[in-house]
Amino acid sequence: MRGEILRSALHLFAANGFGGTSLHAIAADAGCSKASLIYHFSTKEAILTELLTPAGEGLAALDARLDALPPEERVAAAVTGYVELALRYRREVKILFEATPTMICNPALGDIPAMGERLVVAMSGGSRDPGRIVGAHMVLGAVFVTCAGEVDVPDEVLRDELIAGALRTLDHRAG
Amino acid sequence: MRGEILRSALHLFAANGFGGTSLHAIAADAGCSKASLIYHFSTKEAILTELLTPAGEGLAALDARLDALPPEERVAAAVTGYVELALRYRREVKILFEATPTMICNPALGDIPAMGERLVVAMSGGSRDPGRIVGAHMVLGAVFVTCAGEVDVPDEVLRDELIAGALRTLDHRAG
DNA sequence: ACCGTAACTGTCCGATCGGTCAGAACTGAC
DNA sequence: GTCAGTTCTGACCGATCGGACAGTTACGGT
Repeated sequence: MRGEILRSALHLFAANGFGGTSLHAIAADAGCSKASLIYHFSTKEAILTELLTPAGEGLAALDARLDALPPEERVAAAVTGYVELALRYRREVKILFEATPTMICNPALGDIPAMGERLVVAMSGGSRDPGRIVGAHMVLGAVFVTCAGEVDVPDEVLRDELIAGALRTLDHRAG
Repeated sequence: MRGEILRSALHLFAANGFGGTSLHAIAADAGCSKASLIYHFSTKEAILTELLTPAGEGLAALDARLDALPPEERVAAAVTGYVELALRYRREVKILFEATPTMICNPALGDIPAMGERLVVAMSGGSRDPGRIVGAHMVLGAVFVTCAGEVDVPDEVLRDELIAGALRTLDHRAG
C-alpha cells in the first residue's frame, strides 16, 4: 500500500505539480482513503520528501564522486553524471521543475538546491569567468527542461546528445 | 489602480508562481480590495493573460520576422531574438517557468506554448536529426532557466554569453 | 479464544481559495 | 443641488484544501 501511494504520488506530482495534486487525488489513484495517506506519511510534504530522496542521494553520490576526481576530469564527469541522473529520475526532475520557483527554500527538498549549486560550480570548473558561470547555468537548465519535457527521441540517443550538447555549451574557445 | 494591480501581480506571480499567489495577496500588495481586482479584471486568469500579452506579442513578432528571413540566417536570428526577448521579459519568463508543467494547455497562456514549439523548429533548422532537435530543446531550456534564475552577471554580459553559449550548443560538427 | 498492535477509514474541522453582490464613495455635467 | 456613471468595498458564498481524530478491521503471538 505504501508503495502504491508513492507510485501514484510520483505519477500525479509529475503530471500536475505538487501544489496541483490534492491528497484526495492521490488517494483515489492509489485506491485508498485520504486518511490512509496521512497514516503512512504524516504530511503531504513528507510524501514529496520521500519521493525525492533517491534522486537527492544520487546527486549527493555524484557530488562526492566529483570531489575525489582530479580537477581536469571534473567538468566532463559532472556533465555525464548529471545527464544520467536527470534521465534516470525524469519524473522527479519534472516535479522539481515546477517546485523550483515556489518552494526553493522548502525543507521538503532537502539538500537538492544546494547540490544543484555545487553542480554549477563543478561544471564551470570553479571559474569566476562570467562566460563559464553562465554556461554552467545554461547546461543545468538545458538538461533540466529537456528531461522534464517529452522530446521524441530514444533514451540512449537523448543521453548521448545531451552530453555532447552540454560539453559544446561549456567549451570555451581559447579556453 | 489598474496599473498598480498589474505591477503587483507581475511581481507576486514571478516570486510565488500563479497558483501560489492569492487574489488577497495581490490586493494587499496593490493596496486595494480583492473585489476591486475582479472589477478591473473579471478573473484571476485574465490578469495572467494581460500580463503575458506583451511577451506573447514579442514572441509572435519574432516568429514573423524569422519567416521572412532566408533559411541560412534563421537559426542565428532565432537565438538572438529569443535571448533578447527572454531577457526583456525576465519576470514573465519566471511566471511561465512555473506555469509550464501545470497549465501548458491553459487558454490563459494564449499562443505562447505553440510559438515556443515553432521556435524549437527554427533553432533546429527544421531538421529531423535528433541531435539538432535535442540541441534546440536544450537552448530553449538553457535560456529559459538562466533568465528565470538570478545569475550574478550584468545584463549585457548575460545577453552575449547566452547567445554565444546557445550557438555553441547548436553547432554541429561536420554539419 | 483472547488481546495488542498495525493498517485503514468515515467524518469532521478550520483555513483559504476564487468569485458574487448590493451598496458606499467619489466624480464631473448640467 | 442633484443625478448618472464609474470606481471601489465589506460581507458573504460554495468549493476545496490539508489535516485531526475516533473508531473499525485484519492479523499474528500467546
